[in-house]
Amino acid sequence: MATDRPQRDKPLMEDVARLAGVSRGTVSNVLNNPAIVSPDTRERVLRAIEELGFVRNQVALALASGRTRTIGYVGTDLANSYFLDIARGIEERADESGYRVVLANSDVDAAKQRGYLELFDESRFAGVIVAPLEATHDEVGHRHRAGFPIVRVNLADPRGEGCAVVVDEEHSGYLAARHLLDLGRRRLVFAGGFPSLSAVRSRLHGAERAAAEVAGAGFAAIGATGLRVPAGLALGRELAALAPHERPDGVVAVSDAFAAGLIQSLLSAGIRVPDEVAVVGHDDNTFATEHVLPISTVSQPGVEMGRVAADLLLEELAGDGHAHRTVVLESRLIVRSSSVADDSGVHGTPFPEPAGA
Amino acid sequence: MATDRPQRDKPLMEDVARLAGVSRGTVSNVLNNPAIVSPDTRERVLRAIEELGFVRNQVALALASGRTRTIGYVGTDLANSYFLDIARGIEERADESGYRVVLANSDVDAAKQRGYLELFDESRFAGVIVAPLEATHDEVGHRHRAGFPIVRVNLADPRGEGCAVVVDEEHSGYLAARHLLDLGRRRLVFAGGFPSLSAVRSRLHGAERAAAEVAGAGFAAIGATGLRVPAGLALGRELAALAPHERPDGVVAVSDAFAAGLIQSLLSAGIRVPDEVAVVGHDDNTFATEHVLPISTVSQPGVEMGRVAADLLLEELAGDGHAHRTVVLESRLIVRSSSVADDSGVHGTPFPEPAGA
DNA sequence: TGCGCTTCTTGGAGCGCTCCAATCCCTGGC
DNA sequence: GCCAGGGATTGGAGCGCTCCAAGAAGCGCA
Repeated sequence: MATDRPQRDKPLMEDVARLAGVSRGTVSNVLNNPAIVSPDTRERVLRAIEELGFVRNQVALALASGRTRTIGYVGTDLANSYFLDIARGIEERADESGYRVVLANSDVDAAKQRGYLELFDESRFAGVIVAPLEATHDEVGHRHRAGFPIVRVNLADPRGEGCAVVVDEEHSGYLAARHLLDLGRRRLVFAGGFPSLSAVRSRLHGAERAAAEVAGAGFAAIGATGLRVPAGLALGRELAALAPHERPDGVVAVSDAFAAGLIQSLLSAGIRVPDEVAVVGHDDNTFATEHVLPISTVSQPGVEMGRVAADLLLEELAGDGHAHRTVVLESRLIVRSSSVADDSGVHGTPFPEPAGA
Repeated sequence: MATDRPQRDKPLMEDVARLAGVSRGTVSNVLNNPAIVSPDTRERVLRAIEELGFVRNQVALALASGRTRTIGYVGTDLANSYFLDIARGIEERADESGYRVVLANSDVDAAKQRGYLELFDESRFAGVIVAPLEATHDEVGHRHRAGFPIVRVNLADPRGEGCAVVVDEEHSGYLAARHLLDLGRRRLVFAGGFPSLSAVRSRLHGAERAAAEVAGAGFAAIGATGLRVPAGLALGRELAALAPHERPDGVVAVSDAFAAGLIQSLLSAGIRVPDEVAVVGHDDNTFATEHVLPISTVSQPGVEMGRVAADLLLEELAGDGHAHRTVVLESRLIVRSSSVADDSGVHGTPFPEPAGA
């Protein structure tokens, strides 16, 4: 246990005031309401601040004014670019309104998530945006009801309370499958993921619905478990072992990582993608764009989700007539070479070069 | 601009005290020094806290006690798993000492990094761990000299002030090249990255040093620019176009992402990896483990770096005889299939399956 | 010269807690 | 029965700021 170190001695507003030859109140005005201070006084005060290296104590400010301009974001798994995109969207909007954003990574751990919510609440942050876990709905709801402004992203409250921004996952699955069907594929499979995850179930249902709309379309859910590359690699080997006419000609993969693994093992086995098997992933993360064969995908609108969530929170903070609501964002199909062969030839060679380094 | 909403009315310590029939001081003691409160009083107070849903105001606590148990971490690019690993290491240690950690993503933007440092300083966080940018050394040094406890990670202060934890990048490059040389490779190249980055230069020098140690070893730095997949893909195409005897038989790639792209395009061109060209990356991130052909790499000890940084900071906060210092961590070579063919055959098929989903 | 304005500036009260000296109360020993 | 001693509790001062009512200063005009 670390000893509690006394606060190092920083210059106070008092010191600035003395040096500038004005009162504390005037220094405060320079900082919070510069317009009402005469230009030369302002100038003198700013010089004193500079000279002393005065750093205004937010803690005292927050206590005195009962206000904080910091928003907390608790992501589920910041290693996933989707959750980091959400953070970017939040930062963008917060910035425009003069708020700051700090992040916390709950790392898919309910206890850690609770701890961060507690910290942000105790620290009297203006509000918080959280990507809840199934296990933390109660905690989140509890704090929300106690008056702490909270907006959920990615997962809405089961009871529909408060604000939330979610993606229509069923629609995502539908888009992916529909795309393959429109390309003339008729032997579809949905692959990857755990049925325990509601997002996975929704995507599956959406894909199923799309298949049901098209006469003569076959559809199956493959019992692959796993969301990531290795699971995709494994499925690819299984598919490669099948006779060509038994193989699906279109695969809706639960994630881009899964799709990346799948495509890699299909290609390695000499199966042409997309000619023989077309693949669509989900999420539009780095796996999709930086793959040998850029992957068609249904993009999770992470940045947009962050923006909308921040807007909802800021509206609530502004106070005038905010009504809680859930915003459903639609994902977007992004067609790349894993479903439609590009002009440059088969097998993804030569590779289109994304912009940048 | 959002209107400043007044603090919602939360129960105060005063309210808890009244309900429990004790004084403010006793409630404070229950929270901060439970041992000196008699068991039944303590019980009564805790019940009152529970009943009212009292959430202790950290802001007032921080102001009154002049202490904060929050540490800030400003990462350069949290999308890079290395920086997130550092965060994990910090959290682990902070947790053990009763500190909380909040994150900020400077997104390789000096202005954002400055903003977060300012926020953490103004908020009187106990201290901060920062992965500085070349452009923010002054800012960091300035705040450090003003008495704000700061530990740098990944990049030390040019003037050697304060605490820092860094990786011996030169050694990393050396390890990678040495490994290839030990495998008998004699036509080495170092590829990728921007020479403006000191880490890249160091890795290159290390590789060069290793080559110089071995008689008959050829070495060249390829002027590829870029750290990520597309740059690697591009280089792969160039190498594939060369006559076999002109091609390097060993490549030290600046990053795993670069190596992933490189390997993918070599394999697509029918060049065998590692038989014809062995590749070693850097960083040990997801690109390395989740690739078709798991990539040999020099691992950045991210978690360890976070741990050490947190230890240094906590030591400084504890106050008793802390001496600033820079800790140099050594990276570790991880041999996978991109440099040494595994038993299961050439061309990375079938693929070894990492554990987990 | 004096009055009424406007524009700036001032300094006290208070934010919700911690800290600590002072007080209270209970127990046990003589 | 009385007092010393120690544990438990109390409440005032103060953390560094904001906010605001009130005062000071400057100005134009009759």
